[in-house]
Formats: sequence, structure tokens, C-alpha cells
Amino acid sequence: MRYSQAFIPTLREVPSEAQIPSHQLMLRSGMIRQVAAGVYSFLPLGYRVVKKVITILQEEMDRIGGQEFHLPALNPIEIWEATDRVAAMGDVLFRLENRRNLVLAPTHEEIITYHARQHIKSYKELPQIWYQIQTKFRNEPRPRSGVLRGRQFLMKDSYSLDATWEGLDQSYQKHYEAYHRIFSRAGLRFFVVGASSGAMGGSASQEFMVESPHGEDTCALCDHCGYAANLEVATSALPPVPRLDPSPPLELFPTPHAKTINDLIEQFGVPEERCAKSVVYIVNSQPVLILMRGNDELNEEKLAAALQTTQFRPAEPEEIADIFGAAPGSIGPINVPDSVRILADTLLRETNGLISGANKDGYHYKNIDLVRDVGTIEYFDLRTVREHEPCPQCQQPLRIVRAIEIGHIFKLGTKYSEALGATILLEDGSEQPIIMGSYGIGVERIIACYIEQNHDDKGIIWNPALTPYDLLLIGINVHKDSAVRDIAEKLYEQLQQANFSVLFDDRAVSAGIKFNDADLLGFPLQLIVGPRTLKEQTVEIKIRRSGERLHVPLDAAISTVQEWYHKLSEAET
RNA sequence: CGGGGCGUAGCGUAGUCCGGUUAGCGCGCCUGCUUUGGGAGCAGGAGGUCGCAGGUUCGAAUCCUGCCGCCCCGACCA
Repeated sequence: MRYSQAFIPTLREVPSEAQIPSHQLMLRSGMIRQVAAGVYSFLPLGYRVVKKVITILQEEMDRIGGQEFHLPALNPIEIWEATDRVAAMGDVLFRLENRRNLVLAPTHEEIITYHARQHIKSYKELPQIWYQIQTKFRNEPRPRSGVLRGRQFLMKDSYSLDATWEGLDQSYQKHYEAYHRIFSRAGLRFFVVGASSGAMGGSASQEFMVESPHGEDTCALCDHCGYAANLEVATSALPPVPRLDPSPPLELFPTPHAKTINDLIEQFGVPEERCAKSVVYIVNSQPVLILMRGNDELNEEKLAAALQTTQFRPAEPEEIADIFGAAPGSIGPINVPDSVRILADTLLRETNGLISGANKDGYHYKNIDLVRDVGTIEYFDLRTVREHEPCPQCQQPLRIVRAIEIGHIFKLGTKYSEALGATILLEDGSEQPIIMGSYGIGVERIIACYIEQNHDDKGIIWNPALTPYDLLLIGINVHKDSAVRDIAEKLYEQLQQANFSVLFDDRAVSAGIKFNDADLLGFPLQLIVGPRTLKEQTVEIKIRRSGERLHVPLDAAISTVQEWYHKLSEAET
């Protein structure tokens, strides 16, 4: 491609709406343009990168036996009602005003299961891995960070269909390995975390993460043993609050000015871990009292997993007063109405000597014994792990980092096959729902994360795997100097014949502009031909990543490019 | 949805508080001449419903009301 004829609208200045490097550089390099909040056009240069990512995805999915589909974005709403996901997705599901029986698909479990039900009748036809790379629509409440969270985005989604749970484990493992290869080939530094399966009812789930301050997820990492978990499921080896022996007697005491755990600690000098913080949630319109150690933070994802529902919210102060007869600062587990379910974090399991509100304004109890003084308590891991807590595997301090989710693998089970009646007959003649897995990769996120990890103050630094063109041939003064032009044209021909995709900067602009655009666009290699090199019968090869410049004789140009390209490609794997 | 910010030419912005000639500047764009290895110089030129609608006023980018859009933080995100 000749640059003079290419549509590559680069920007010298940073558009004000772009806050993070990948967004800024994708705009500045002419890869994307915004059309609406969370909606972007890919311009030719950006789309070349998309196609390269898609090729990697297809190759690796095909390698594990995946078969590519192209499913419709328009879905009948009935099928979404059948799995109860119209309600579950809520406002995130796009609906159509002038065709109300259709919705825009945010994911494709339903359609896949629909086709499985149509045609898969026997265990003999399984396993299957079905995938597609397609546009998803999600009415995100707040799109952000360029293409990192959009209302319309590309996703590689795949689904495994198995007759047995062991089969599901194998399909899941194949995806795990394929995902490793995909992200490695894309040149990403990433890690895998255990994740919540949430209210979807699946059994196991892992997320592929890229560490970034711009990420929307938070993970606990152990650099020592490799433990990694999303904070929604992360645990630590923090010891539980030990029992006192003998158990001291329950005692009511006035605390007129203590509304928070910190007040209690300051005013009465009590140890933080002996305080039991009481929080109240309304779960399916029933009150639930939750006891947390000291100032530990309740994790709502863990609560959702414990309660097996996401239909809950913190209680309002008025509701708390109605139920407990006291303000939020004075409630506790003693004298709780029978209708209130009591949960406690596992750190408090069957312990004693605790201080908590007395359900009487201005009073607390001390020496509460959860076994002696409180009715039925259900214990769950509910607390949010904090920085520096000991790793649950090796006791070394945990690190808490922000991360961007680029892939998610998920053992679904039979939720969708049951809801939609996708069943098979087994060898013994019995009928059973197909056992499914679902696996997703965000295409734009791979690109944005790559740029987040591979840029400098001048621009993007592409590797051979994702670069929109293999290399940039820069002709200095080609429009004025016919000797340079002849050489440049010849190299342009030869490079293409050697199977390189080449962008040939033949524009009639100054050298400085060409060099700056070259660094901004970030192709792995720049081949520079100008009057200066011509005098010595050489060309200059600049390696974008290192900034290294080689001067090679004209007749060695192609072979040197091939060598270096090979070297750069090797370095990736 | 809560909080904050913003909307003036393709991009970046000044002007808005305190209403008043023709809305200014840099980059980019067009023409000519000169220049030519890290975003050239000179000269000339094109390009604006000041987000939209209504209101106040002799007069509105500027004041008032409503709406729309975009960004950031939070909530949310199988």
C-alpha cells in the first residue's frame, strides 16, 4: 500500500476524551474513530489488526477441534425468556422498539443451545466445540476507556457440548490451553485467576487477566507461589479469631458515643479483631444479619455466592430500626428477631469474647460467645482480602492489583440445556441434558491491552503477530529525487515479492513528518531510503522496539529484513 | 442511576464570571515561491447553525429554562 493513497488519518494532538494510552494511540494512529459512547468504527489500519487477531483466534480454536459458526445478532426474545435471562440481563439487553419480539444478542448460549437441541440427539455426536467471532451488543451503563468497554464489541465466544462431566473437564482444559497460546501469540503478558461463577450456577470459572491500573477488576496475586484470584473469590491465610477459655460472661455496657468500630476501638481500647461488625442486607425482601470481623469489608460477590442469588441490597437505616429496634451503629447478634437469618464470616467461626451492638441505642455487649449466646449461624467466607495478607497457599504477602479481563472460561453445566430442553440419549437409553461450557475472548481488548503494554512516548510498538503492515518503507524526498524514487520503488516491489505486507511512505512531505508517523504507527521495522543512504549505496533499517539502526548494502536489504523479521517473530514465542 | 467536568472549524483551545464592532489563536487543509534526515519558512486563502430548543434583551458564544451529547469517579458489569 502506498501511504499517499492510504486512509490513515493520524493525529498530532491527543483528543481530549482519551485518557489512557491505548485509547489515545488508537485514535492518534488512525486505527479507530468514535461514533457514539461505547461505539467505534475501525478504520483500515485498525481493522488490519483486528483481522490478525481473528486469524490467531481461528487457528487456535480450529486446533482444539472448534468449528466456526456465524450466529445472528438478532435473537427471538422468547428464547431469552425461556432461560430467564431477559430479567437477569435487565437493562443491559438491547431491545428493538419496532420489532419487540427480537433482541440484540449480548452473548450466544441460547442460540447455541437452540441448535444443539435441534440436531444433537445422542452421546455419540459429542463432544462438540462450536465457536464464532461476532459482534456483541450490551447496553453498558457506562462505556469507558475507548474500546475496552463498549456497547458494541467483537467477541470470540465458544461453547463446548459434552455428554459427561469428565468430557466437560477435557473441553475446558482444551480451552485453557488454547487461551494460553492465543494470548502468548498476541504478545500479551497475562495471568490466570480463579473467578466467581456468580449466580450462573456453573462449577468452575477462570479469567485471563492483564495487569493494568486501568482495569476494572481487582485481583490478589502471590509473586512467590503464583496464587492468583479475582478479589471476588480470593482468600488469605489470616488466622481465625481464637476462642478465649474460659468464655467470659456476657456483659451489657453503655457506649453513648460509639457508632462505628473505630469509635469502639478509640473509646474503649478494645482490640479490633474482638469487634464484630454487623451489617444488614435485604435478601428477597427478608432481612439477613451479617457479622464481619472488626473492620473487614464484606464482599458482595462472595455474599451472592453464599446466598445463591444476586437479589439483595443493603438495608436502609429505617428498615434496620424497624427490625432491630436500634440504629445501624448499635445492632448486633444478641436478641435478634427469629425471622432474621444470621451469617458470619469464617474468621469468626464459633468464637467468643466479641463486642457487638446490643440492639439498643447507645449500648454494646461484650464477651459475646457465638456458640453460647447466638442461635443458628451460617458461616461463609465473606470478607474482602487486603494487600499484604498471607497467601492461602504459601503464607507470603499477597499483592493486590487492578487488571483487565481479556478472556473467561466457564463450566456452565446444564443450566441452558435444561431450560431449553437440549437433551441426549446415553448408552443406557436414559435421557440427559447436554453438559456445556462457555468461553469468551474480547477481540478489541486484546488490541488495547497489547498497546497498553507495548508503547513509548512516540507511539505504538507492534510485534510481527499483530502489526497492520509487516514494515514501513520510507522514501525520503521520493517526490523530488528520482534516484531515491527508483531505488524505493524497486525495494517496494522486492519486499512484496518476498511476501511482506508493506506500507510505502511515498508522500510528498518532509522527512520529519515521515519519521514521526513511522514511530507513531509503530511497525516493527522501518526501511529508510534517502539521498544520504543512497550516496553509500545502503539502506537504513530501524528496529522500532529497540530504536537500533542498521546500515546495510542495497543488495543485502531484503535478506537483512528477512533475518530481522524472523528474529523479531522468534522473540515473541 | 449518584457525583464532578465539558460541548466554540478536522484536532487542540481563548473568549463565558462582568452581554456590545467582523468570534481569536496554534496545528491541520488549499495556492504560490523557497526549503528538504526528526512534525520547515514566507505570502495569500478556504473553513464556524459557538451542542439543540425556547426565553430575557435594542443586542446573546456570554444571562435564564428545558433537552441532547461526550468524558471522568462511583454504583453496576452472567
